[in-house]
Amino acid sequence: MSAQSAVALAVSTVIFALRSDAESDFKTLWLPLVRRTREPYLDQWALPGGGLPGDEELAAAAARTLRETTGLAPKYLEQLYTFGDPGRSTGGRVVSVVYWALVESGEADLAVVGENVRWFPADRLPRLAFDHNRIVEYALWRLRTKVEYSRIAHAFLGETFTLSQLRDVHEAVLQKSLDPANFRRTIEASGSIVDTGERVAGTRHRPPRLYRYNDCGRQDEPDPFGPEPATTAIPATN
Amino acid sequence: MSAQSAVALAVSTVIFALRSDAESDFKTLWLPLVRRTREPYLDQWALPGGGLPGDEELAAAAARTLRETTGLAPKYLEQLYTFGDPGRSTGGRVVSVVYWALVESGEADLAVVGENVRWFPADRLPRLAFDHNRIVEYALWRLRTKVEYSRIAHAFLGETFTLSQLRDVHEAVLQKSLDPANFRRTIEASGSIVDTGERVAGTRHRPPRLYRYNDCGRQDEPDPFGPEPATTAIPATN
DNA sequence: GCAAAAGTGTTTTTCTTACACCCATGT
DNA sequence: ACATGGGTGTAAGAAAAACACTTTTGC
Repeated sequence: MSAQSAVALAVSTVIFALRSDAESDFKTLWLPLVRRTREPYLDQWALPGGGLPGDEELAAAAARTLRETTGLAPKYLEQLYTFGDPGRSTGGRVVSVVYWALVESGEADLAVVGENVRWFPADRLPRLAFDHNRIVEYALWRLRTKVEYSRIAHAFLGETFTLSQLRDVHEAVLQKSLDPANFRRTIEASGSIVDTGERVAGTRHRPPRLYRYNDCGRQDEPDPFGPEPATTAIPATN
Repeated sequence: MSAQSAVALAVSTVIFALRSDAESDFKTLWLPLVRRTREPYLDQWALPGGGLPGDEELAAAAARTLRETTGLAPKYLEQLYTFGDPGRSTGGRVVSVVYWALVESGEADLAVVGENVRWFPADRLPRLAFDHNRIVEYALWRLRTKVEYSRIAHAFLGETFTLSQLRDVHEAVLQKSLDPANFRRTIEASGSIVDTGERVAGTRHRPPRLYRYNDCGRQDEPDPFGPEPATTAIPATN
């Protein structure tokens, strides 16, 4: 457990948001990238991240990175994987602890965009710096598998939402359409949502109910004394 | 991605083997721990591990650690999680990339044991150094959930095995008995095993068939371009 | 023959999927 | 009225669980 000065440590974050896509009629996954301002990979697009300050929690560093590049706070944040191949970076060796985050779709439109920060559709990325293409692929796989057995989809939505909004999220992430009737039953049976009693007016059809995420009793992802309890919500340090 | 000298980087490994337990009639999970020979936590038991050499792959460091402490080679090795709370170590801050490994039960009996290396039953551990109790708990949870949907159980067994041996592994890990008939069908349907044609003689009952693990066509854990392909088997660098 | 585990067959239950159909609203 | 999505009912199909029963060995 001694220090090894030869290896640098960094924290990066894959940030997902759901946005309307000109090419598609449906919402699709987008993520913000930053342009590198120094070697290696100068001017190439890369995941937001940076070195780890000596007194900062790993998840907090990921959340800070996210806030600094996008101006947003994550609705969901979880450690993805630690990449440490020697040779994944030209220059000195870097071990990157990578997090993945979901941000609310509505707020994502407010996100900062500049010369050095830009949003890209997750399935049509340019060639990225380092091994970041591979990292994004893995994060996408993780998101898609996890949306089916956990309750992360609501992280893309606001405080309250209709079932078809929630279904739209699932459909956009999974890239396939879902039966509204069966979707309703599956979600209701999971106990992850609560009827607020309110309804949305102004639609040109029957007004849908508004639901809220059910905080209590989320037993679906055990993680007994797991390392992730603080990161399944917005970190306190954020 | 700059170097941060304030933070030390280490690799630790949670190593599981299946052993007969004097307290129980069934096999149970055991793991080797090492006694710390310096501060902090001097003389306390801890997970095997150490600093990361500048040119060594993370998984290779975990496999080397495993070999050095137990004399064994892992049949399965996978990254678990990276723990980095400031304050998880008294003294300087340490970020630990933790792996978990499975070793063959038969070989585990040959493992090195000494004054500073000892095997403990996984569910009756002493108070460990650092946050290592929490880490083992998480590794156990991971093992138990993963044994149900992937084909890792055979990592505890040799080249060939009977279905009841495989079932014994599942029962020991999950700590519950399984219906032999349904277990057979589930495993056969998964296509993860192949009948060798041979049988085991010498039992005082009908001789059971010997099966072999099916290498090809293991599509059960996608990980498209996942970071784990090299670590699901014995690392080449080992 | 008997005990014990291997292995097969069958029934029951549970979950998933497909899809028919009614409901409530704006236009 | 009717188009549109919200919401309910139900039956077919697939998968999981429970359990009866036959097979093959050693003793």
